[in-house]
Amino acid sequence: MQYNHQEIEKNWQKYWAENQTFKASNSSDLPKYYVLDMFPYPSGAGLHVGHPLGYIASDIYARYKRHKGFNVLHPQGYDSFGLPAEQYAIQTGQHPAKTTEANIKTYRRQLDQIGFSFDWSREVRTSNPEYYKWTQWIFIQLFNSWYNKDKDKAEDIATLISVFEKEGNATVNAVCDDEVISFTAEDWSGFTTIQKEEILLQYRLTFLSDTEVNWCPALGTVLANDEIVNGVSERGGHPVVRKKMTQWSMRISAYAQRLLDGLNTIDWPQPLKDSQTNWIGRSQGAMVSFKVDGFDAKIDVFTTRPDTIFGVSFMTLAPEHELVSQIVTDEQKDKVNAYIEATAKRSERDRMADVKTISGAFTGAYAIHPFSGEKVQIWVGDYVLASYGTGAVMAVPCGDQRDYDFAKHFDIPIPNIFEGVDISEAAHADKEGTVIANSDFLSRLKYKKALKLAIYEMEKRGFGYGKINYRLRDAVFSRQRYWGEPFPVYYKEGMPQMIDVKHLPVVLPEVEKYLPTEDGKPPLGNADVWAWNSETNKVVSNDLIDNETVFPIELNTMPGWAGSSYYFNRYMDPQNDTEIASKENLDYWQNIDLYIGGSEHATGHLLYARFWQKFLFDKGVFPVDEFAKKLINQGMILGTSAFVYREEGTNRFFSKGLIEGKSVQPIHSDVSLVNASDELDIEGFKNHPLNVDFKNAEFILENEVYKVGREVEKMSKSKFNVVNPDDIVAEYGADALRLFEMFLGPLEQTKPWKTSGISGVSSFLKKLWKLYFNGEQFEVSEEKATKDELKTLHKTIKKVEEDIENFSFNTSVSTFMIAVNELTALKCNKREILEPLLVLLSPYAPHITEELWSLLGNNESISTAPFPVFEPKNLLETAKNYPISFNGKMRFTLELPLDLSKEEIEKTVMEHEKTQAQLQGRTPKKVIVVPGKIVNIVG
RNA sequence: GCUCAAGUGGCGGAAUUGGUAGACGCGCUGGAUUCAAAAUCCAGUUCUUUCGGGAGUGUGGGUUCGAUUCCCACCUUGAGUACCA
Repeated sequence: MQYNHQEIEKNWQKYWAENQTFKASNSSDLPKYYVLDMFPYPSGAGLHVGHPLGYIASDIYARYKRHKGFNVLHPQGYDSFGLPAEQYAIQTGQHPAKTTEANIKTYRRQLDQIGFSFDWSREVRTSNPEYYKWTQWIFIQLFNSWYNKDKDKAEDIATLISVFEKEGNATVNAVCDDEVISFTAEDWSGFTTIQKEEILLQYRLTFLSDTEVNWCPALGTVLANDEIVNGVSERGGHPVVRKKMTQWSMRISAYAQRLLDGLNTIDWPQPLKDSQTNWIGRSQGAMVSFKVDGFDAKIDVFTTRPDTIFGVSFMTLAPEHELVSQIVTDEQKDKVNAYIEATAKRSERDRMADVKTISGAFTGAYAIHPFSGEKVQIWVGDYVLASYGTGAVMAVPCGDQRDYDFAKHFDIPIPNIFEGVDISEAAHADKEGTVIANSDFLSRLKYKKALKLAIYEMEKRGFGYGKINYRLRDAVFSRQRYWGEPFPVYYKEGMPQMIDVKHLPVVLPEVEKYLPTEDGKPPLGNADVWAWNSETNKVVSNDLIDNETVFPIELNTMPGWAGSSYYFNRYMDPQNDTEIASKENLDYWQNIDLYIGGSEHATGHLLYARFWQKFLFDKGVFPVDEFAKKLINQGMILGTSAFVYREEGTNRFFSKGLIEGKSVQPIHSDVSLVNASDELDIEGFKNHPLNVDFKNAEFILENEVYKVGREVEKMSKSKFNVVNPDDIVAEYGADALRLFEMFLGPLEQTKPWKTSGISGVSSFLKKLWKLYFNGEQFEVSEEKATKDELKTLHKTIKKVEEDIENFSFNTSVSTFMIAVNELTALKCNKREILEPLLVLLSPYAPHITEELWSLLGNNESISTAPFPVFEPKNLLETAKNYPISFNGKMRFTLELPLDLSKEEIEKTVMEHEKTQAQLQGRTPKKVIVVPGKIVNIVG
């Protein structure tokens, strides 16, 4: 019987669906194991062969863990809110929900035919109201919480209010806005409701504030820092400008240290941890206050080098610094204003592109050095960023290159405070081993001691203190978009009010147009029914707004990362309508054991999700504070583009081997028109719908064929190198696709796709199939297996198990090939070998193994069969084929019994004729014998 | 600039508590089968060679009986990040 993958795969996919084979139970005596893929955004283009790579790896692991006796949770869903559906809606008027639904259908069909063991009963979609009800719920929890630094955790806002009522805010140690006023308990009780709410908003973990945001005029929305690449929007590459807007933000900065510390407790790739560490950007130093001469004002600066404070020869303020306008002298006013105006015009992008140009202006004002009492000039310079630290720096030109360049440029003195260091050419930034000089009480000290003493003195004298600064900014959470979660918020007297959780979800309203309104409001400004009746607790028509009982609802929506920051917890109990997930389910499943996805989410999704997990852990909702124990980044699969070469200005195409010396233009050819030997299907090319211009082209052949050129590039439609998994599955089958994707190379590595290579795994499957058949007849023998057959089986068990545990899937595919080649050579058709072999292979090739498993007479799905146990006795050897090396180079091998002693081995080897031939009469200086491994003769 | 990862045949890649470099597969060459093709099977395939061998894992050093593996310096490629005080 022929191996018919189409029939077999369809049948077993149907069987799994009908029998709910992979449905996970929420309680079991078995140990739990939770394997998860990052859920996809269902884009209109569907899947290409690069997408399933991670899913195949996680599926192999999930199936393996089932064989190993675990209760495995392996769900899948869709991150279904997002910009592409909205853009499509703007262009066509098609409701994003419809587009999304259609795309999900395609995704589901494509995923199903690859044979994943997903528990689809747990599917979630972030755009479903039943799901985003809980996104809104978490938002409300954040709103109702503040961060208590003394306890180092988030607490209910009620605990803060009760402190305010008893003692005001003097004793409160919270993460909050910078400009919080001080008040007593009496003050608090005298505040109006609105005043109280304004103050509380400065403490809440999600809060409304006027923030400078990255505004993208082309997209009509605010972008997060990680949505901007090289100064332009990640999506579309549009310019981005700074703009002040009232926005919801998340106080992720409260968790900066815990996000850093948590990295030590999780098994994530080092590069990913590094980039999170970088992103959080902890730096240790001190805050120092400089008085401004002649003003009742001071400049606070953050420095990582308080030890160099005697090297300060000027101060620099960011152009946006609020003090600038106060302290600037009349003579300098025009210059400074002109400078500020000039920098404001330059976009962030220009400023970044042009780091080399030094610019600035002197304010005419002076600061007083807190230790020496000397006057230092105050400058304005755009190399100081308003958004980092305090927006001001104490400039130490001898120790910082930027300060040095600035000082040189404007002819400001550069005092040297390092002993025996030449600073005539460049600043000296080395800390270790440098001795401080000309620095009063810090002179003659080395970095570490000077640093400590400087901070100690500042604290003693009251103008500075040791501080840790983080680069991590609070995350802007508002988006001016339609296709996202609405906020469960309405506005009363300008203050945000949370809609009670029992009335959730607040469902996205219908709109006529998906663009922002004409007066610049977000798209939800187009909705007619978008007001909250606080008596009936219903969304009602805007006409009814009276600001007494009916109020306007928030017009922004949540960002893309909202729904993806907790979905892995929701899978634990996806249909629960009363809780985000039941306590029992959360306690049982805990967190993800293995998470697989792309590294592009390093400082986005993976950071925000850790933040929400920690917050909900603080609130007692989740039982653990890290959501994924182990994470693997699968590498990207690149396409192998094909090129044809048109002679410049003609319609003649030269084969690859003939282009040298000719002036030719390479043109992408569709990769499906090229065979494994890089030969072009010329008729196919001429008749390709996109090649109408080349219909009558002339092709100059070499050796009677047209050879194309090849180049590895990112898979993309415009490069004609996209390979659709549907085509691969149709031609070679899902099992071959799965094996081949794993066989390409290490999971985490970027690697090119070349469809021609799939014939290797395809013929492997055919060979495997043949082992179970005698001609047309299915036939396995019940005879005892031979020693050689057992050896093949057991070395395969050992290797495959090790490989899966190490996520080295490419090498286990080779192992299977070797096993099948050996068993074919041995003409083995014994059940004792062939039955366990199927279980080993079934995580990789689930369909063919199910089929053969059932032909062997098994009634249950192979997915529940226990993993074969490796027995070392089958690999015991009595002899070893020793490599005999001379000066470290292997020259020949010699089969020797393993029980020989060192001396016996040496004697036998030395007497051997080949040894004598190698030595040509010389006497070796030394003979190294490592029993069981190698013999090396030196000399 | 900084941080990280990686450099092995024509190609994807294998081998690291230091011990036979190139497993497995693609491609290629030759052969069998076929009217022919596909499919299948067999043999060969790092380079070089005077057929005895010799050289060889980005480059140059080092440690070692022995280095793809460890150490130092450099080169190249890729990824992330960037005026962070």
